[in-house]
Amino acid sequence: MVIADVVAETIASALNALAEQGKLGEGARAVLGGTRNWSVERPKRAEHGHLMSNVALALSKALKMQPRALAELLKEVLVQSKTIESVELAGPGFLNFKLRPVVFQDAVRDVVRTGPGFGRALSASGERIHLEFVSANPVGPMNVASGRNAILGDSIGRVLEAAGHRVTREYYVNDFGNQIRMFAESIVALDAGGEVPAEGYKGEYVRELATYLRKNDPAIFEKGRDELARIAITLMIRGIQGSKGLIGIRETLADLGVFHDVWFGEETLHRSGAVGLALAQLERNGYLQRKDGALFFVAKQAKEEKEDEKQQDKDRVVQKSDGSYTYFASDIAYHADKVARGYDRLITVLGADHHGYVARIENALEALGFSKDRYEAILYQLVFIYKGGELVKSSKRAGNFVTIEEVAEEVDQKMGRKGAGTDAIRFFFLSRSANSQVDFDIELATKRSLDNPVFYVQYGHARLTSVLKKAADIGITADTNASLEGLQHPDELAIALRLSEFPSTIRDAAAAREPHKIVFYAQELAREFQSYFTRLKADPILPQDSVRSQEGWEKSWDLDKTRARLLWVRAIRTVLAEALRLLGVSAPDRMDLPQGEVAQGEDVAEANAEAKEGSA
RNA sequence: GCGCCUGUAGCUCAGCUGGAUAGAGCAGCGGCCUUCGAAGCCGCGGGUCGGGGGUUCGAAUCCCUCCGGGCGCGCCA
Repeated sequence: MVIADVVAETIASALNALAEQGKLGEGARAVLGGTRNWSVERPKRAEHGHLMSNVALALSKALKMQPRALAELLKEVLVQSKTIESVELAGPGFLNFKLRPVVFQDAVRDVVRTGPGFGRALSASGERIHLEFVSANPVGPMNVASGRNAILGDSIGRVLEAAGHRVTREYYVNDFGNQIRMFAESIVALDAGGEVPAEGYKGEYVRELATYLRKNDPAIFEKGRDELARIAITLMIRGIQGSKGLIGIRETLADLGVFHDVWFGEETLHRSGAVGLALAQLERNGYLQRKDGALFFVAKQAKEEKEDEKQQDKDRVVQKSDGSYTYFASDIAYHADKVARGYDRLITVLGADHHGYVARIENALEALGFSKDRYEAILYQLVFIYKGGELVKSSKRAGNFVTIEEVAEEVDQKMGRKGAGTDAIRFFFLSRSANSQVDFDIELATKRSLDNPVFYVQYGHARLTSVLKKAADIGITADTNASLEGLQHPDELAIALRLSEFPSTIRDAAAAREPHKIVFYAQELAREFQSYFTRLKADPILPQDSVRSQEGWEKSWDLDKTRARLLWVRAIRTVLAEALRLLGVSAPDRMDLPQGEVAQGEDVAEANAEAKEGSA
């Protein structure tokens, strides 16, 4: 059981006991029966104890008691608890707790016994969630901004699953309409040796695509634009074998550790007649109106609020006067399809520049009979790309954007490890809340990659692993039943408390759809361990070689304490690895120094040697 | 003009479902490697939480207002 919950339950039963004795006044029963409005948390300041509660402050009004008087009553009952060592009354009525080591020891055992599943809610205990993310137009390689969408969506999916939800990840492919037609036109123009039209796509990859098609499927140029577009989009998603510039969106996403369960093509909605059907349904329910030869969607709300200027959304065209459908028509059909699939909740990850789209979709969903309360748009602020401090205008049409794989590859090379780029980008993007705008300097991201905090957290994991490996090497093992009484050091207990906060961290991150809470947790945990580890070198977990070389060292060495600490290390490693997994960042067992970088230790040694030479 | 996001240390950002003396990383300064990994650790300096009002035992957090930044408001995609 989680430590804070242990204390909360102890408080709850203390309250009940006091109520039994009539010490809390008349209406105490009803007050305590209501929803809990108080909490047990880690205090900001360590000298306030392991945990604190605002229970007396929160209940004082309802119980018509002075906060400190109530706190005093509670304290008297609570000090009798087996888990609580001492209670202090502080400030306006806070209760500060010091807990007995056994509470922390039990928490560590809980982690070790549960393993990687620690912190996860029972699977399928939550909602059935449809998560749409990326959905970038497949008319170019993925840029850094779409990368944010991919990484954010993916990690939200991971966190939601850890919190017990069932998640379907989906990519909506815009493979229909004007943009696609323009893409085909651009390919045709380049194939014919001409110029790309003004509104066309100018990137180098378009030329490569044209060359590839001419070489491998020349007949496609005779089959009409739609057929050509279809093939081109397919190639953009699947990639061209052996090509460096066109590895395919699917591959790019996979390299980022991002996967989708469903790739949903817009074109299929038109081909199957779903668009017409969805519009017919809206027409029956009175949501459509013909005006000036075009068909408009009229949200009920807007209609009822008459000429109110603050209406949610204006009327939207679904079918233009020339008979063709707008993208909004596809969107309606797409969401009708989602609704029909029976999800509890629909979540879409969108760039903040698309937020105008949200009200539209909400209105459409209401019109389709799906409550907009069960629809969520996660809006993330834009990514601005800089190169050496200068803003890079990023546009697919102009073909001057920075692709996500360019950046990843550059970091990989710098670090001498495939995957280092993905780790760095994911960690960097996820360490800011979606509401925070991201300035991404490609030069800085690669040049100063050593400063990236991801390596700090990974290093912590590598060190933890290293301790366990060393223990195995010298033949010291600890099974999950070994005594944990050797865990007594305040830092060890503090970290145990941190571990037991992991489940609620996952819950909070999932509820808020905010993976950055996991990032901060991982950093916090890594920091606490690294600090402990470096500071307690004089009191190592394992007997050093110099100790073990002495005859009969086992007699003077406290092996039980070592075993307890090994289990504790295992617990930390388990949680840290799981936190990184939720972020989609690898948890390496060892960190190799990047090429060309010398270990700081050698650096210092060299400097010392030079200094000596200088003085000699 | 209307709507959404945002303003917290020199820089980048947490904290925003109200809690005690507002935090982290980076940058700066000063220390720490014979022993489990120094990509590490310890310490120091650094703040009108954009301004002003209000709500209450208590406000960075909630409400109002003003100022600054980003984005959006097409028979575009």
